[in-house]
Amino acid sequence: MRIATWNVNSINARLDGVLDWFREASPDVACLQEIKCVDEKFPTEAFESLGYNVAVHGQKTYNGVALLSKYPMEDVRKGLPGDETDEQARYIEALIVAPRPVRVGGLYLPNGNPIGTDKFSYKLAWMARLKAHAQMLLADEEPLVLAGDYNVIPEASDCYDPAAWVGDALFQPQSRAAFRELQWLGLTEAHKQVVGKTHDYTFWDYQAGAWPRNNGIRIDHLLLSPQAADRLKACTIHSHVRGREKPSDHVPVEIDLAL
DNA sequence: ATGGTAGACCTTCTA
Repeated sequence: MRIATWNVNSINARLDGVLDWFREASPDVACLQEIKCVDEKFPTEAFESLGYNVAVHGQKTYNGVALLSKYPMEDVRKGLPGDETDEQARYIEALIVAPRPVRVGGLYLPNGNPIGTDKFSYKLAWMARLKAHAQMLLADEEPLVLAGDYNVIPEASDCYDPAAWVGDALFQPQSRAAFRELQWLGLTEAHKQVVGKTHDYTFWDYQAGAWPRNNGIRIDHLLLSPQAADRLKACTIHSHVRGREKPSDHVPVEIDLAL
């Protein structure tokens, strides 16, 4: 079973290119982030015609996440637990009812810039809530995949120029420590299992020729419970998509789990 | 060299 994550940076501005990739790659499950629209404006029919079931947790102008699945989805949860006052649409989860069911959480973790502001505090608080939720889900001891735009550069080798990111929320020691805390719970970062791969990126800024210079960072991740990690066969970054017409600044990342 | 690009949307915010 192949599960993908992709920050599309507006689903409606990007629809043709996104559908092209879905026709080519045909993932079984996909988590989309930054759809930047309310539920009613999501192009549900376009994905249904490709054979997907659709669950959307949208928001006007900013954020917004969606889950697409060729298998039925049950137990759909919208919004990250732990703060009833949080109105930002950044989390959606469902049980994918495949022959061997997998629970998939799609997330768009707050950017957190600039540091020293309430935006950075919100990022860290959101990560603490994600940790608590992951801990609760892991207690089930079932296959679980938490996939999305984590807005965290885990290691210096996950960016082209570490020095350029030292003051950025994505590379702060606190952000990276909170990302490691998720892994200490027992979650395995899929890309790290791909032997010998460093300096692989999932995001290239639109500015300053970042893509032609390969000035990228790796911030889109898939974290797996032991029951999912045991079945991990591959983790693939679809970098070539960044070079297409009207691209997102992120590219799809896809894992393959043994059936 | 403190720029540059992109999307949503009303003028600036977020990334």
